[in-house]
Amino acid sequence: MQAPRVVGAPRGRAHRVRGRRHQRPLRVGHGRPGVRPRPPGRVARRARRAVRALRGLPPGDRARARVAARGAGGRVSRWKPVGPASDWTSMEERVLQRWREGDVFRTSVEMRKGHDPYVFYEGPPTANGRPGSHHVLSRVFKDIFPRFHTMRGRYVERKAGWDCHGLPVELEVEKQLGISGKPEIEAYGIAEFNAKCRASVGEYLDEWERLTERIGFWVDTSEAYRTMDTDYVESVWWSLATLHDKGLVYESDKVVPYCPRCGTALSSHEVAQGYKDVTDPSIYVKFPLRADSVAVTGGEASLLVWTTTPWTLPANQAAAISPGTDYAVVVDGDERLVMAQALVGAVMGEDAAVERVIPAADLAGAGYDPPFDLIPGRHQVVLSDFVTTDDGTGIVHIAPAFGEDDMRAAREHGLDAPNPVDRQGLFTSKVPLAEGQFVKDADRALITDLEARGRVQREKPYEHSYPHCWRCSTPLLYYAKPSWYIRTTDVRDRMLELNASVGWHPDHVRDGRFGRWLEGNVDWAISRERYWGTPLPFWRCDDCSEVTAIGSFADLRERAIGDVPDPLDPHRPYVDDIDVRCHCGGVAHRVPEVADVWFDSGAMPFAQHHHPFEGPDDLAGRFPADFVCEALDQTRGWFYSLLAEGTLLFDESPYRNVVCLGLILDGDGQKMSKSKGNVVEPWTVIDHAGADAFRWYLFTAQSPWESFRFSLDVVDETRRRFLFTLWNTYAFLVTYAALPDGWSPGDPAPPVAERSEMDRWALSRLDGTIEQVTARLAEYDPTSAGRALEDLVDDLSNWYVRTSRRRFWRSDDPADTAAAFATLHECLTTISLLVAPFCPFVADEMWGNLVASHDDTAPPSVHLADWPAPGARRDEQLERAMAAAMEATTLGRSARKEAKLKVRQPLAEAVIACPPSTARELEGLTGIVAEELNVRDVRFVTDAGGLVQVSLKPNYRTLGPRMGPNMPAMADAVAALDPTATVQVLDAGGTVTVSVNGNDEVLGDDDLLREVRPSEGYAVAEGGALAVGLATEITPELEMEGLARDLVRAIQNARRDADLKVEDRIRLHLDGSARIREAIDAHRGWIAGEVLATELTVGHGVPFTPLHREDGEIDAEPVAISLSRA
RNA sequence: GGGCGAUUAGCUCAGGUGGUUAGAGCGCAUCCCUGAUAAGGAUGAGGUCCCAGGUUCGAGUCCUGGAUCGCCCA
Repeated sequence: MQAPRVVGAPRGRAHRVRGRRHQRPLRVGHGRPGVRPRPPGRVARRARRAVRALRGLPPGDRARARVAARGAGGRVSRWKPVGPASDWTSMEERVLQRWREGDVFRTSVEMRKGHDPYVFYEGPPTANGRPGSHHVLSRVFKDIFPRFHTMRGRYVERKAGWDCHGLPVELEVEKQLGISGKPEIEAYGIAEFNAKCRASVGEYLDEWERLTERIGFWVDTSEAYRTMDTDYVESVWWSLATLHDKGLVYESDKVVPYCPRCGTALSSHEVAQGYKDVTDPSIYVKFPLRADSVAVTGGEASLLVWTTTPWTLPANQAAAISPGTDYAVVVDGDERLVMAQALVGAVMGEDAAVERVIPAADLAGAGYDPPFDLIPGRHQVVLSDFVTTDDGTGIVHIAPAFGEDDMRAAREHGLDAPNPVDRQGLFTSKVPLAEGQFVKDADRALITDLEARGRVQREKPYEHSYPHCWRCSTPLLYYAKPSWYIRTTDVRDRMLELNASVGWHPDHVRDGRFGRWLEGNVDWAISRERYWGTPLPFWRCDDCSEVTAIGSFADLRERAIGDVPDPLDPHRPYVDDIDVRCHCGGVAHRVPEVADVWFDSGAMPFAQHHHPFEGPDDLAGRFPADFVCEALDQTRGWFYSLLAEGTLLFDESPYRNVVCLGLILDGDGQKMSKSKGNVVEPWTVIDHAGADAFRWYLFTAQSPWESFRFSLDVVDETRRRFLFTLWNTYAFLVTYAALPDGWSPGDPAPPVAERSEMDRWALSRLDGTIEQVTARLAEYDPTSAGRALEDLVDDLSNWYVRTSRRRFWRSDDPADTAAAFATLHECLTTISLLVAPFCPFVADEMWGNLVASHDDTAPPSVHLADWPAPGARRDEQLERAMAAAMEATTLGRSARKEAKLKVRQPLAEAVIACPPSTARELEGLTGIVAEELNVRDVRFVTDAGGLVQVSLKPNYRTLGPRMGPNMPAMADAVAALDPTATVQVLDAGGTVTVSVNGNDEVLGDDDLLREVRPSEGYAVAEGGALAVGLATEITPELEMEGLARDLVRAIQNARRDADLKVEDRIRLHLDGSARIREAIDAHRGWIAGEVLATELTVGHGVPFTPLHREDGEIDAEPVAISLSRA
């Protein structure tokens, strides 16, 4: 960072900070699993160390630093020069370094110990892949609220967590090892395989932690929970055993979505993630009815059955029809086909000939020839409720092994559930023509065979969305197999009840997406026939089949037959080798399954603290969470598993507030994906724009749950608009405060009540913004909070600083200068506090330079400071008036533009036409307006006289409700009023009466809105309740003043070209045309003052040796400028 | 097929409880400033508020239906 040209800048100190950088290579936030709790004294020591590190000084150096910083004026300046905003990322890295050295995060948490806890749960990511931009999104939202509440005095523990188990990890290892599928894993060895999984979990941990730190996500990674840790697994066992002992766990043969590649069933929320649009062959198959049904159908006929899964046809056991529905016999060439009468048109065409109609009941029991005569079965028509006439033919082929409805129908009708498909999804020898083929691949061969036998009426490709494995994309099969279930349906109503009190953001998730999902809750299938997961703690007895659930390792040791290794790795295959003594005396073996990983993550509220093994109060102040936050897709994932486990185990929702986040899309609104190559890597954004800009964009771009159209450009724009504006304002203050006759915090300044309107307005806006930001953040709405801050910073920069600039260097009124400094300093200091949860880097940088370095008693970091409270400086009338002044200025500029009168040319007066009340409010602000518009005088016209034209409009807001349908007539009556006369009556406090549809209506001042505008002779612009007119005549005097202004501008340019410092005094010599010299004579004193000339001479011959000389033109007349340092 | 959400300027987005002339940033055009200067600012052009009905004195806002897009589910 380059030091600007500022006298008295404490350069030496900045260098010292830099010099210390690598002395203490602390790695806050790196995995140190063995760290023990610290003795209490260390907190205080750490705080002291933090102070030293943040001030950038060992204590003994302070005095020397002060001496070094002594400016020309002999005062102590502790200001650090502010570099250009373009050095943003290096600024962030220096702040990061200070945090590390000062252990600021830990200090910020521990200094609030004993205060009201604010509980945050980290939803654990899996660290076996690189973190992407969407992870930055969730991590910064997880950061902002804990920071906010910490500053508000809450004790906010933030324990990081990592999801370690599950298929994603296994898949990664399979890829690594070049193997695929369960047989190969088992051949490789479960112990070795799981060891690889364990190692793979942490593969990208470094990168995750590096990114986490760099984006300023404060979370304690040193004592992160990991779902594979022994303690964690033990807590999960406790929960599963508890549920088992409550009778909420059962095993059942159910048709489940099953991934043949992964060899495991998937839970409904996993299935939910894998729907894809695919085109499958769909066929209309003929099931010829047997001779015994000729009486019903009136001759030979076939059932017409529609299926999109031809591969299930070999397992056909029955054909189901809808009870109470009429079926039709339709002639199709030389064949007769049976289908639901309602569907004949859709299937066969509108002109199909219906030969006969048969009630469903008459058709029931009819026998037919199965599509493949490979597997024995009943092959009869059965009635079943689930059959509809929405699509297909109204006749459904039943393969009980492959469908939930099929299985239910099979149970009702006592059918078998033969399954000719093995666990890998391959046909067994029961289906010779497709033996060894994957079922989906066998469709073609099966259809060909059916066609050869004349069984296919028609084939058409069918596009539909079909579930696929969310990890490996294999199409799922619905498959009957034994699985372990948790009876969540028992607590469904309770979950709904608890959900109703959760603060969802956006709130429609509560009753919409999530609520409706809960209403349709089904029991949770928690078993997975896999390897790397929490082993189900269930042991089944060889003799009595009873299941024993083990809820702790102590329990396991007690009941184990033989020795249990110490330490125990509670994973497969080690726990598989341990047998347990059953109550009946028999030997029990562990069931082979592991738990759904969603059960792991849903257990984190208690498992991260090793509940209940750490004592009776191990969850005190840690359950439930005040706040969790994840992407919207977690409604059926983590949000559900948390709620289900919380309800089942504690009868409480584990979270009080949820913030849902949207998808990150690319700049064109496309999903980011590696294959499209449109992924924006987080490091690209950070290296280019910095973490603050990244964060600010994510917080303020739009509602968090909307999709983000994300690109480097939008972050950059955000940065320019907000962060650079803030930085420039901050740099402005520091630059002038650090001047020799500048200012320091604590210097005496007039009390607020005695400061100018401008100051009081800025502080009023500040108070209003404090209120707003606080309220919005408390309601989990960083977007509105951030926008309020943007408005404030914009007002400060583009109105306050813009109009107050010269107060900061003019020394003719020291009290006013001090007031300006004090006001801007207060604003920026408070903004650094308000911005701290959003953009922690710039906030801390500002705080350090604005507060900490001047006040040894202040917190050394903004993140150790308290959240600001408004200071009763709100003045809404002043804010209204200032808004009107801004409006008047805008209108005046517009009028100037229209009249082609440049701002540098002074004009005699501006006339503001407005209602009297506005004029009264604006009165104190005319100086500002006059200066902005460069007019000598600002005058108000409110009377309806020669200068002003008034028009009246009805106030719909007051008159509308009163008049109702008579409102149009009222509008006409108002239009018919004489505006001038009416306004005179109203201004005298009177009322006017108009007749509307025969009724007299009394109108007061509030009922009529005035529009006033100056008439004749002015350049006018109007808008809202104001109109501004400018006197357009340029007198010779004004012309001279305009020339003088031009001269000053030219001299300032010359100063710059001569490389002078802003505060350098000069000797100045001017020469030019007679008109120019006239202007100089008329404004000599003013010009000299403006350009800091101690000496001003005019004419031929420069009386000193010029340092710099410039010839130019003003208004097409020559001018020569010579100057040197005084 | 069902649920939820979205649709406002060329682009990205704001627009409590219905109320006078619908806003901002970017981009564009025309300029200004030169003591925030490797910055800053102004003015202007640009909108059938997705469509069609309805409620109302009055609809971007409320209701009904539809279209398109996204997410989720069958």
